[in-house]
Amino acid sequence: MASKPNGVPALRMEDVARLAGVSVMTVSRALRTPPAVAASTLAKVRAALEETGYLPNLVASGLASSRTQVVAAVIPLISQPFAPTLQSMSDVLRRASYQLVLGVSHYDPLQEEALVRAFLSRRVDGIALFAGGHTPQTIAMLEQAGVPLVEMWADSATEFIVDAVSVPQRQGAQDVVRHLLARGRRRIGFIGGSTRHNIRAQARLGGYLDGLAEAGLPHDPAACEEATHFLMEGGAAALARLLERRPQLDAICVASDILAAGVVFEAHRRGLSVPRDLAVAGFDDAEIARSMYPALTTIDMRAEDMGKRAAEMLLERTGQSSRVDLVAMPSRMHDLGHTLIVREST
Amino acid sequence: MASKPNGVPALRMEDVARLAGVSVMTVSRALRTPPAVAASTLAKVRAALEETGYLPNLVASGLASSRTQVVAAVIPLISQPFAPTLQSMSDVLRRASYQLVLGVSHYDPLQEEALVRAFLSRRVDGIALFAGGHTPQTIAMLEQAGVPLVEMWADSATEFIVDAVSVPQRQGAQDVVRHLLARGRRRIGFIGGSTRHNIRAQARLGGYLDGLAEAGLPHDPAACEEATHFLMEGGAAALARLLERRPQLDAICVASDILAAGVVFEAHRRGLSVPRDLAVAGFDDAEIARSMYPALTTIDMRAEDMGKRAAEMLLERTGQSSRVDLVAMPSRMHDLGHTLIVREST
DNA sequence: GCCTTTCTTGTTAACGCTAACCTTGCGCAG
DNA sequence: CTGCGCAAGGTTAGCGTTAACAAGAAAGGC
Repeated sequence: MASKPNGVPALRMEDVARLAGVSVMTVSRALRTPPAVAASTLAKVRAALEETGYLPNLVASGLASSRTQVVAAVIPLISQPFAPTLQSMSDVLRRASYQLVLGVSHYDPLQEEALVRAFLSRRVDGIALFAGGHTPQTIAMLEQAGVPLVEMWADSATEFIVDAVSVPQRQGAQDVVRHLLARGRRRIGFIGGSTRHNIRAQARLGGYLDGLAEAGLPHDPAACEEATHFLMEGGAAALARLLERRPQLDAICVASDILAAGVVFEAHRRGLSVPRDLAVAGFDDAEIARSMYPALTTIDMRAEDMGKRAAEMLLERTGQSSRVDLVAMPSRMHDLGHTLIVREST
Repeated sequence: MASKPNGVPALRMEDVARLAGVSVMTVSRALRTPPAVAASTLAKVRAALEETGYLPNLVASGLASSRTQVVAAVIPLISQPFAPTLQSMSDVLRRASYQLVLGVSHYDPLQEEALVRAFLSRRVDGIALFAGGHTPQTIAMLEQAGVPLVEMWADSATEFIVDAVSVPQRQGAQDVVRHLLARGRRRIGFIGGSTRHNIRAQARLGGYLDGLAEAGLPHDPAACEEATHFLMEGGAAALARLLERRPQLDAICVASDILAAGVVFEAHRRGLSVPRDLAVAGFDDAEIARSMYPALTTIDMRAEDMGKRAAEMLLERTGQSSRVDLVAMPSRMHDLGHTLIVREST
């Protein structure tokens, strides 16, 4: 115990303090609040730190200060549209000397619950969740823990727990449909993810229906397909099923760029030209959307801003004196807007 | 302190113990080693845990036991070829009740060093790195900490620190060249990532050269390009530069599927047919390789097995009594092999 | 030159848990 | 009926840091 696996005890502050000829507390201050230490003392301590190669024990620090300097994010999937969000979150947090840790829920509310439980047990200083699909237990735990919380990737109309960063998912899908109509397409199909436990998928389907209704077009349930998973293959398979039922479709509104890429590949495989025979539009402006050929028309969901704002909102809640009454604080929804990006695929 | 932000003190084991009418230690045992507690006592404790909704404080636990039950992985990039590795690592670790945390180094040895320092400060129980490109400080810290360590994605011939999981990167690239030669291609170009700080890129370039040499073909430096970054766009731009110098190339060996996808897109954009005009082979068997059209010929690098074995090797080192002499333990290299997967793109 | 403030450092007591040891009580062999 | 062993639970003493307070030295006002 208190020793490294090979038996040599790990360095403690006490060792540094002895070498520098000061007390342990002074070393602690030199590390955390250097201005509170006299310049000459600081120099001695820094020399001792250098000489020993001391690494502070943040476990002990976390216990003593009851702040771990860790923020957790639970994402549904480790995949493209979320990477920029996480990157910008991580950057903002690191600047405030917090570390971001990740959990992947696979769109499963029970896995999310398990992850939240694990993170709360580790006493993280904040949690970012993707909006929607939380179990009652998850919400109860979060409330009991009173930890700063933010939901990301919400629809503007979503219920949220405390804070949320959103883009209007539903309106984005409607914009895509409007665009396809403006391009003269009338037989527009839809491919989305499973709407089960996924409010983003639900909102996007809703926006598609809104778009059709606005144009006075009937809703044909057989022109809608759910992909079984959020991979390109899922999109390809969904298109195959869709074309079997409705071979005359001239456009597809797809609820994710990854799926949309699969749709385009499947169309090519069948000898259909995109966009001539089939227009395809995606969602999220993931990397592949601008890189592939033909480049995908899509909706920019401000993935980076989402992570940045989410991190900032968390820091606002943690930054204050640690005795703020979270419950009394008003919930806030920060809406980031969205943009249709027209490219070659439509 | 010791209170949630809204002022209500967090539950402690003591609260549970009082409710169950037992000592704190008994609650601890009920949670960690249930067989050591009598059935009737266990029931009382579990009822109290249920009633209070107690979440153990793993920070305190970590300090007291000097085991955090956390393993860290530093990856160069949050991108496709690594996702399955991380997923399988995470699965293996979770089963042993360890949690995986992630750091992204962006192929920068200094960022890797900062991440390793942060993880060691948090006293993780093990670290997985991607092979190669470590600063001397990184290695010194790891040695001083004596923490279980494994390198992944090594080449068979790589130097490694303690344990490593590898696939023969160099031989894989050579196999690709052999395959292209067997298909009758003779003007074979190469597109890789930056070889700076990336031993995988170096090994793959080496394998390409081996393949040419074996066939008695000359090495034409102008037929090799480095992508500026590991995104599809990077591959596309690299092909554009390459074709400007060597328009007659009939095959490209690409050091990553992501880059290869960009190469294929760029070829299409220029009206070249793949594989008729240009054969393209990738590396890693990432998701896009099998999903795109044309599907990519590539090398399966056993990404999943890599994560699984890496996690197992770490657990073997941590699992033992915590006083094993790491330095005395022999280094181990576990080679997983590789397979050429021939698809439509060649 | 005395008293008050400010700056700098030290001392003490947690933080919430677990390792290691200790006590109790019961069953059972001799 | 004595004593031994073992199961079950309790007690004690940290783990390595930081919060809170205390104390001494330096600086400044009058």
